[in-house]
Amino acid sequence: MASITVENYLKQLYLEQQRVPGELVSMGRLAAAMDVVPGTVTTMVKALSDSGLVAYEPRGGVKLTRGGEQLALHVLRRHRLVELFLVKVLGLDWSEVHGEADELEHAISDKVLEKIDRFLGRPSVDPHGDPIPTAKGKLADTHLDSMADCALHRSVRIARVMDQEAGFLQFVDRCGLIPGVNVKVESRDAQSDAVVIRPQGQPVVTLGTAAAAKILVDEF
Amino acid sequence: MASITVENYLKQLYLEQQRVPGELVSMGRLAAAMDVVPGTVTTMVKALSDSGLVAYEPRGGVKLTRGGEQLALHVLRRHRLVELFLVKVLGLDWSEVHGEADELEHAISDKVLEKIDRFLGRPSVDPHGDPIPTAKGKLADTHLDSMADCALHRSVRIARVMDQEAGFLQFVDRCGLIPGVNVKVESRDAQSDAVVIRPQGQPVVTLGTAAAAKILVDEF
DNA sequence: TTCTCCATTTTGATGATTCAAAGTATTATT
DNA sequence: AATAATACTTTGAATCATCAAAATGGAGAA
Repeated sequence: MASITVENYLKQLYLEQQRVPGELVSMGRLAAAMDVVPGTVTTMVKALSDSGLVAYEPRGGVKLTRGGEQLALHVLRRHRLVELFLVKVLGLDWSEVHGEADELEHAISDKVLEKIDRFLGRPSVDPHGDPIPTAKGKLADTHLDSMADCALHRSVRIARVMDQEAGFLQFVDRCGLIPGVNVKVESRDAQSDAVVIRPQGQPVVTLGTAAAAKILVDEF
Repeated sequence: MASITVENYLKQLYLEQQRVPGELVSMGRLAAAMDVVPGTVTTMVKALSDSGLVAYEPRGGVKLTRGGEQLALHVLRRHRLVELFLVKVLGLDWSEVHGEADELEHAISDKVLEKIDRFLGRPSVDPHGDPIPTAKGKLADTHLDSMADCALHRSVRIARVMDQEAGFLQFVDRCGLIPGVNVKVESRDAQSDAVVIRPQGQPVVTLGTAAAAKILVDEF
């Protein structure tokens, strides 16, 4: 029943909510995320509020209701299962599946989604390490450190890359810093803004703090 | 660039054109195919005509231009490759893939389509036996007889089922009259409107002429 | 407190797609 | 040829999603 546009607003609002948990999302931020002018968001958010999908505080911000969140998680589930399917089954590059999934996530029925889920063996994360919500709308929220703040000289495993931009993903790929790879953070320097990383069996890489912060790791 | 709506009009117009080759398609027929009121079609067809996708004769009818036909064939290619993919790879029933493909056909990029085509081994027909247009927009048009008018007592192979309705497809499935199966048409009677069919290794089936006409066969 | 700035909201308008219902051709019937 | 039936087109209006630009409100600066 929800239009493609509505699905996109809910998904984007969910993502923005995650970025700063506990706060309402401002119209400006949602407008930037949706790539529309702020007035459009005000109009749309009022409509979503009338449908009971979001809670809207004029001049305060907006957040998802429980119902809106469930819908957003369903969209996110479709998106992430599709991404994984495209990589695992059709052999697309992980840097290009995000855009494809943005379209397909609105066209996949529950029946097809279930088949994909089964085909992939009920996976829990997509190719970027982003967790896949369950069919019931539950999302395991595990805390992960980033390379910008994990312990030094400890063997850790790359778990998640928090950027969908093709350029960044291709760069990360070239450095071998992809989910599943074991690495050690050798050093970190506030002055030079540099983080030195040693991936197991690969050349050392130096990243800026901003880039390092986008790569999350798992202790083990 | 073409909206989902436009893609659907072009696809449907192509299909209607095939049903009665050489003639213009009337507004009424296109309206029925699109499930909208006739006035809507008049409006839309004028817009398509302005875009150069169709040739429109007021009160005469409409047909695709070469450009419109190419677009329609692209949509049809996506539709049919998706149908086959859903059956072959994800294991959906052939009676349920038509509706799924109607949504997915608008969300599949050329890149993904190419992967699917490769994955399936460059197939030439979909699960119903409908031919798949090439990436260049060519469609092999083979003439096939139907069970309502092929030779009697000759071994023929079922090649195509000309109805996408789930109920009919399930019935056909239960009778074992699916593409690839060898059958003989035993008898045909104009008075009783009955066609008796013997599928190889399966019980004899009697169909009405209208149903028999929807099943096309291949001599060999 | 008053003023200024910035985000937000409102207003008016647009394009795409649709419908209902009224008006107009064309074809068929008498 | 006049009329009836049918198909088609037109008109006016609605919905959805959007923008540009004007109006407004609230937070901090003077």
